[in-house]
Amino acid sequence: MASLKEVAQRANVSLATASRVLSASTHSSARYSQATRQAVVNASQELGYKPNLPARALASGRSNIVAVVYPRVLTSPFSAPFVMKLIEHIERVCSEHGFHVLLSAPRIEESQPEESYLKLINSGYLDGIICIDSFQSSSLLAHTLESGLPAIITGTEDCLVHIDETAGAYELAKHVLALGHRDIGFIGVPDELNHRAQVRFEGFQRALDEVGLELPDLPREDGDFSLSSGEQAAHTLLAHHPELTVIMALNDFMAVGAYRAARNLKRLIPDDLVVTGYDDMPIATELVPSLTTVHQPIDQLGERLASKLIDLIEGKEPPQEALTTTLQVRESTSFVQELMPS
Amino acid sequence: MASLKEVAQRANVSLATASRVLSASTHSSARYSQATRQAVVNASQELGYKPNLPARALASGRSNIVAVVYPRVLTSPFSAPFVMKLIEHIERVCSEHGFHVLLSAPRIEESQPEESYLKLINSGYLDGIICIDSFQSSSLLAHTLESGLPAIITGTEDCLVHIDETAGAYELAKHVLALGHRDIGFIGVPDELNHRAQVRFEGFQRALDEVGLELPDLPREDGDFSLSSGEQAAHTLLAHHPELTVIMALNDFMAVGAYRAARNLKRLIPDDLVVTGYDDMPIATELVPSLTTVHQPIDQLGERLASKLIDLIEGKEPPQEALTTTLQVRESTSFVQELMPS
DNA sequence: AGCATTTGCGTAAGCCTTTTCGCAAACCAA
DNA sequence: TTGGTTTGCGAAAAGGCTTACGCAAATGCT
Repeated sequence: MASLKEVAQRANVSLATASRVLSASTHSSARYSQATRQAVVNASQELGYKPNLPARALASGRSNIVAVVYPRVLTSPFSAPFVMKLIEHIERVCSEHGFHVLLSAPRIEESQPEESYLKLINSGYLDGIICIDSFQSSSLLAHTLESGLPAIITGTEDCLVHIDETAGAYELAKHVLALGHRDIGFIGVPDELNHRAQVRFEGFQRALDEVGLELPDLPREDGDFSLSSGEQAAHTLLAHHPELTVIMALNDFMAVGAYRAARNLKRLIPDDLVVTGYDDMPIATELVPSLTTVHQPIDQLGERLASKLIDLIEGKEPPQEALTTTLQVRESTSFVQELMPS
Repeated sequence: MASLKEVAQRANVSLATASRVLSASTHSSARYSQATRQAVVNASQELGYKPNLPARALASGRSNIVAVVYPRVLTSPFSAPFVMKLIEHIERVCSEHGFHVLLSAPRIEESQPEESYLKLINSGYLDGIICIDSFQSSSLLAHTLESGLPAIITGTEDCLVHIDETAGAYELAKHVLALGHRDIGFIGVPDELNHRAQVRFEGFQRALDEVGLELPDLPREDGDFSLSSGEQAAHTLLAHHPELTVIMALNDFMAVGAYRAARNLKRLIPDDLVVTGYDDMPIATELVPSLTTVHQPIDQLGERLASKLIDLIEGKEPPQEALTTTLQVRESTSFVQELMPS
């Protein structure tokens, strides 16, 4: 690879000048004539010069790499579609701003992120971090913040960008209540497992308040976000509370589990049992019946996370922001089910 | 951050020795006594020393970063579950070997990968590249290989690791034929769009050979892997060829599209119409009826890609390898459909 | 004991940039 | 003209690490 030195020689300028031209540094010392500029640019193109990024990082202290981090707490297949979309948009925005994206999925050992992660965040390789963490693995956050790097977290409330999931849950529950249902069972996850669980239930409670119901009085079973756990939970719920006319699951996967349980118990959705999910995963529309759920603006979230991180890196102070969900009413809560051909 | 120099001072050794101890270089010059070793290790721990990776990369020429590249030809939501799983496993294996994973989704402009990608691969940031490309964007491959970096491609036949999709398609078609079906329609994608299309159809042809049928004689409509394109294609197929008893779609999404079309046309699956997919995406089991498809060993693929790349980086010459698919027979090709509760 | 080898470690060169500092020339105002 | 400012550029110091080279001491061999 041609080095900057060779470019400088070919253009008959000093190393410093070549650097100034090619790094397009908006710095105070970035002064050069148009003629020099052309000479350097030509030389650079003729030689096919590509800057050596490690050298640049070493000298400038900036690597143009940001890391996207999500802890490998579960093998978490459930979060995959969510995370992937997020990353897709983060990568897009970052690359548009000249940043590369490094992926890291640190394991947490004895409530400490593994050593290699600690090395990474102090390695000088990173200009910033986007931490996707709804698992309250505070140790991760603590270490990440401690590194002093610009970091942006998502997954909890008090972060620079978050999705207002409470509002989404509120609307969803309100929709169900408006249909006249009062015998509602919930499929959740242990509160301490996931922050999302708490905020969604808050939304449910808010809607229940309006009709004088209390969440703790209603039946609830917990799963772990997986389909099978949802099926299990739904079975338990319906066994103990056959009077239930609604099952609200904390995510779509568990809702699909509830579909299975319902089929098994010969309860037709939505006639005999209404089911709702959360997340609006791509196949939610393809289920039979299609699933009423809450759509999350993942694309927006990814974009905002990236652009706010870049702001942070550039020394700006981006304001806090909340994104809003949209309720998706589909067949699983409607009384007019599209008939299967008989 | 404490630098190596400080560690060396604290341990009363030279910079060189400290480096030798801490970089655990298996190099010939890596000679030191156990006593020195301890001193250095202690000093390093006391100071919380983390090596500066850009500096190391600059000096050694190795960055410990590998890139996972997939061209952004379509926004390709369809490939997301596939790619995500792949990346998950690649990241795992890489991080176990001390490599970081950088993600790059270069756009292709005028059949050239965008400039920033070319910069990246010549930047010194990368020790190797895993290129996921079933789109024949040969320009990407050409440039990637030209960089001289260890690179490993997947998506076409002649690469170090690939999935034997032909065999999978063969088994699938054989299964359908064994059920007695001869009126088969196909939902494909334009051959030139995607290499996978070709190899899968080869498998179909091989099975058809055995019963004296020719693929070109059978009806075929092309989509673009998306659900809606599959629905469209199935509609066309069934309109022109109402005698069809089977629709074989080239992937699961288009198969789900065929489900939709069937429902619309009041053809019950599998009684009135058999449908097959390919890929075995997670919800294939959850559809009603569940979808007969071909499972791809994505996990294995990810692992192999990563470990072969690392071999390559370390100067070994990993052998070529093919992974095998498994046929998943489910309700959509079975005559005993689980009944919906009525 | 004498020689050859190995072991353990330090010196210093180098990796390729960025960036501070400073100088000369060119410009400006009075 | 003179003094001050701006412009354009070069010399050289960093930045933190690896590694080739070389030397002394320890070891092995006969």
